[in-house]
Amino acid sequence: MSGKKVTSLDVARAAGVSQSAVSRVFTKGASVSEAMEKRVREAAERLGYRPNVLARSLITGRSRIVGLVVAYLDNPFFADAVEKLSHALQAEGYHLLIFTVGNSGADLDGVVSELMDYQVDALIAASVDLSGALVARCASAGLPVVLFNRGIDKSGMSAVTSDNRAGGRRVAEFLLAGGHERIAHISGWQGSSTGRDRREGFEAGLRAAGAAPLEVIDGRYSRAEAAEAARAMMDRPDPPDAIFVGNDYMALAVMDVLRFDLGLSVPGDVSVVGFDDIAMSAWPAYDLTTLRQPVRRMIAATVEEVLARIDTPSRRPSRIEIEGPLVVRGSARLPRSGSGGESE
Amino acid sequence: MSGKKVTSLDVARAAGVSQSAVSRVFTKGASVSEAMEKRVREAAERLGYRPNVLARSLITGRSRIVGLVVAYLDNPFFADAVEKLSHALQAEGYHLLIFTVGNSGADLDGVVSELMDYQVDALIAASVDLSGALVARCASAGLPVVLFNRGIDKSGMSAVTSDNRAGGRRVAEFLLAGGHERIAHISGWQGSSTGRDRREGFEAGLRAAGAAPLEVIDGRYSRAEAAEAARAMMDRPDPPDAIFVGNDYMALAVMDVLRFDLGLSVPGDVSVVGFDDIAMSAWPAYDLTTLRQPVRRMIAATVEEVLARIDTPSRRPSRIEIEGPLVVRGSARLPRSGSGGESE
DNA sequence: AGGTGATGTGCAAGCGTATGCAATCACCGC
DNA sequence: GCGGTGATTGCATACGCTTGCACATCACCT
Repeated sequence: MSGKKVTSLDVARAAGVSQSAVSRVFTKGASVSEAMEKRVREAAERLGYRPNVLARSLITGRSRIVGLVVAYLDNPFFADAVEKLSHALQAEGYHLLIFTVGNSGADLDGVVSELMDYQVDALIAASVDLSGALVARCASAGLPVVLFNRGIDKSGMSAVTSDNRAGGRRVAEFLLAGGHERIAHISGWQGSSTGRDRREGFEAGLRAAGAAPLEVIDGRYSRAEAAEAARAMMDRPDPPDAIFVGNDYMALAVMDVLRFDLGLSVPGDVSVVGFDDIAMSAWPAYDLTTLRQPVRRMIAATVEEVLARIDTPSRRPSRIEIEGPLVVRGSARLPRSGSGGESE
Repeated sequence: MSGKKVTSLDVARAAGVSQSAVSRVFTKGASVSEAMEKRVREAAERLGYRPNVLARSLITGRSRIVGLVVAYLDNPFFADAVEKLSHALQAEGYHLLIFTVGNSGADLDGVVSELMDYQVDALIAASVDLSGALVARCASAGLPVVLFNRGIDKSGMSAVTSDNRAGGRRVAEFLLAGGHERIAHISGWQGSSTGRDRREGFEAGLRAAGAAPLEVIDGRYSRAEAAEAARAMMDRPDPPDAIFVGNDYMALAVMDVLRFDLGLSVPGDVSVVGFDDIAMSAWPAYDLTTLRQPVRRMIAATVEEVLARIDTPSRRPSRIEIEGPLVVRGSARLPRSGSGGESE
C-alpha cells in the first residue's frame, strides 16, 4: 500500500521534531522527555516506522549479527545446538548469519572473509577447526571468535566444550566395570580436538586399570566410515565385546551394522557406548548408553562468552569445559554391583 | 596487528586514485581500465581491504541477506533443508539470517518485524504459516516471501511444496493394494496446509476405492502426540492394520510405540507409512516405507523463486508443486502383484 | 580540421542513522 | 533577582559506500 521505506526523517516531519529526536527515542539510553517520546512514538506507529539496523550498524560499528560457521548439520546434535543458539541470541537481540562449509573445510578461508564482509560482531564456529592464519585474521580485525564443541589451547579464541577427556575416561571405567575384556574404539575424527580428547581420555581410563584398547579406528564423524570400521572390527578373530564410539551419530550406525548386518545382539554380544546423548539415543529402537553433552549449558556458556567478548573487546579468550553425566541405558552390559553408573 | 578497519578511502589514497575508482573496481559491471584495476587491487590486497557489505546495502537497497523463519529444527527434514538452502544461497552470494520461532507461532509477528529491520532481500518461511496480516505487511514493504513446505493459495506469496495431495493419494492406493482393511491416519497438524493436503489426498484415495479411514487423529507434528495417538488407535476393539503417518518424524515415534510399547510387529501386525523420506527412514532399525519429498529439487525451486522475485519485484508469486515417489521399504505389507510400488 | 562516440575518471550528493556540541529552558538555592 | 545546574533538543557531521553527472581523453571518420 504505502510507497516505500519510511525513515526517521519522515517520522520527524510528521511529529514536527528533529530527526535526532526520533533517533534518540529509538536508542536505548538516550535522554528524551516523556512528551517527546509520546509524540514520536505515535507518529512512528502511524507511519509504520522501524529503525534500519544496517544504517545503524554503519555508525555504531555493531551489527548485532553473529556469524555461525557449521559443518555437520546432518548430525542432530548440531541441529539442536543451532536451534538453541539461535533462540538464546535472539533473546539478547542478536541474530545468526549462517555459513555452511563442506566437511572438508577447504573453503573455510573464503567463508570467513565473507563473514567479515558482513561486519558480524562475533563468530561462532561449531565443530569447525579454524587454522592459525584465520584466527590471526579475526584477531587483527578485532573479531571475537568462540569455538563450540571444539577446543584449541594455544590460540587466541574462546572455546566451549564438554569435558571430553573426563568423559572418555568415564566410559572406559564403565565398560571395565561391566567386565568387558576386549574394548575397541571407533573415534571421532582425529583431526579434531574433540575426537582426540575423547580418545585420549578413554585410553587413559583403560590404562589406569592396566588395560589397553583392542583397536582404534578413526570414524571421522561419518556414518559410512563408522559402519565400515565396525565391520572390520567384528571381522577379527578376536572381535571386541564392547565398542566406544566417538559420537552418538556414528554409534547408531554401528548398532545398525551389528544388529542388522551381522545379526549380533547389543549388548548381548557387543556393548556399544556413544557420546553426546542426542534425542534419538533415548528412542527405544536404540536405547543407547552414552555420555551426555549438556547442550543447554554449553549454549548458555557460549552465548555468555560471545556477549562478554563483544562488550569487552580487551577481554581474554577463555576456555570453558562443562562436565556431563554418563547416561546409562540398555546398549551396554551393566556392572555387577551398583558401582559404575549414575542414571542421569 | 593493523589498527582498525581499512576503508575504500584508505585504498584510494594508497593507490593514488579517487575513492570512486576503488568502488568501481569492486562493483560488478562498472567501467574500469585494466591499469586502474591492477593498481587498486594491489593496494587493496596489501592493506587487506574488503568492501563493507552493510554500507553497500545502505545505498543499493540490497543486503544480500535472506531471512529464514523456521520452527521445527528438531525434525531432521528441516535441518537437512536448511543446510541445503544455505549452501545453495551461498553459491549465489546470498546468506541466511535465521529466526527460530516457537512452534506456537505466537511471536511470529515480532520476528517478522525484526527481520525487516535487517533489510533482508527476501523471506523464506520453512513450515511456518504466516497470517494474512503479516503477508500484507511484507507485500507492502515490497518484501518477497517464499513458503517452503507450506502452501496457501489465496495469498500473495510464493510457495514450494511437494504434491502433498497426490502423495497422500498414492499412499492410500498402496495400502489398499496391500490388502489392508482398517486403515488409520495420524495426520500432520491440521492447521497447516501440508497436513491438510496429505490427509485430503489420502482420504480421496480411499474414497475412490469405496473405502474410508478407520480413524484420523491430528499428531500436530509432535512425537509425543503421535505416540499417544498410536496408543489410542491400538486400544480400539478393532485396531487398524495400517497407519499412514503425516511425516516420517512422527512415523518413527509410532513405530517405536507399536514395537516396543505394545510388542507388535511392523508390518506383521500393523503397516506404517510415512512422508518425507528423511535419512533415518532408510536406516535398518526402521526401514520405513514413505513418500519422498524431493528436497533437493524443492530447495532448487525455492532458491530460483527467491532470486527471481528479488530481481523482478513485479513478478507474480507462483505456486510450485514437485512430485515425489513412494519409496517402498519394509514397514508396510506389500501388494501381492507387482502393482503398487516403485522402489525409488 | 572538426565532429562524434566511446571510454575512463573524479566530484559530490546522498543512503538512514547516531552523537558531540551548543543552545535553550525550567528550576533551585541563596 | 541571579548565577548555576541538569535535563532536553536541534544542528551538523560522520559512518563507508554507490552512482549520476560532467569532464577529459583518445580513436576514428567524413
